[in-house]
Amino acid sequence: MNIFVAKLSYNTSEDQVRSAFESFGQVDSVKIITDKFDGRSKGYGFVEMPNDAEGLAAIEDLNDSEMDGRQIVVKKARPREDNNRRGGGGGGGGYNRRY
DNA sequence: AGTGAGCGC
Repeated sequence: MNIFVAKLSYNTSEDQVRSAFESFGQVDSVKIITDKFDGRSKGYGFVEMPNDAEGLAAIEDLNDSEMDGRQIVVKKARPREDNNRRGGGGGGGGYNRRY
């Protein structure tokens, strides 16, 4: 389960997000996105959880919750550009496409 | 730099 976390405090680190999600289930990895030029946090990141059920539970609970004194946004992450994946859409998922 | 919509290498 790929999870997208946004509106993080610029002081928030991966370990803080890791700990928060570990409270709801096993966390595979956490990635905070930082600017490539300045190297400063962009204020959002990604969390990977091996258990989809725990991931959904974490999203429902951690979304719009408080972390490091700031409200955060937690959603399902969009799949990265995958032009190697067979078409046919099958399967699982169901991400809400804007537009 | 000192902010806050948004999707990573």
